[in-house]
Amino acid sequence: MDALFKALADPSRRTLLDRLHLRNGQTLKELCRDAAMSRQAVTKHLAILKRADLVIPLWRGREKLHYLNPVPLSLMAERWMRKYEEGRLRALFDLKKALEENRPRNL
Amino acid sequence: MDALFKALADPSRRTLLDRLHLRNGQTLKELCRDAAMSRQAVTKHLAILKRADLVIPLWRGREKLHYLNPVPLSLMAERWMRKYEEGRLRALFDLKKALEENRPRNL
DNA sequence: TTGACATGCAACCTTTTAGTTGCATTATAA
DNA sequence: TTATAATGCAACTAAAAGGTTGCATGTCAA
Repeated sequence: MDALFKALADPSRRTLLDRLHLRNGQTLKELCRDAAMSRQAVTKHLAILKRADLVIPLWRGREKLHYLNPVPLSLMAERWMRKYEEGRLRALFDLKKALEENRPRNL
Repeated sequence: MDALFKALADPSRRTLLDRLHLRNGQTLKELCRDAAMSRQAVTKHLAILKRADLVIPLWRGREKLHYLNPVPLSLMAERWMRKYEEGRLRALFDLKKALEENRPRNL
């Protein structure tokens, strides 16, 4: 789970995910075409996305096609975010009550 | 949105969120009690969580109570993850098809 | 078979991040 | 009003992250 959060922390990597979401199965070359950084930088980002299991590479001859794997994001939503979603109204109520009760000196 | 992903990237900060989820409105001192790091380290983490709007501090006298703000996580689920959720089956299908079509040399 | 193309690997640099220690500030309680 | 308790601020260190350049490897196509 940590690898997943770490992978999502970088905007370049989120952009790579977006590109694959627009067109799945792209090669490294294609992903580099408008990436504003060197091929090796993209390679490293893809390696981090792969470690987080967000991207699955498939070799086809001398090309490496990169496919999006949506499963980790689903698991994150289910297992991690759901917990906070359930306590959502409660948290907002706590905050509201604290604001009213003690007239704190500021935010 | 970037501040949010960055804030969630660190396990210590996710632990702090968990603690606040268990008991909302804790002081810095309380959050330090079993944090395995110095008070200043916790302070910095809380500052980053505040920048991401995940935690809202309220002064009560010389104590600073920290409250969870569930809104950013909801927005993240709605605006960011939903996009990938919609393409989920499609992505899995792309991957399956690519696996069958070309008999790639490995994963 | 050989040249070119797509990718991998490794060393290196710079910036950011996570953490520390030390001192300053503010508010409550005696 | 003054000592103490809770927190803030600043400088510093070590490690990790993001990026680069150069060279090696493997595969297709002529």
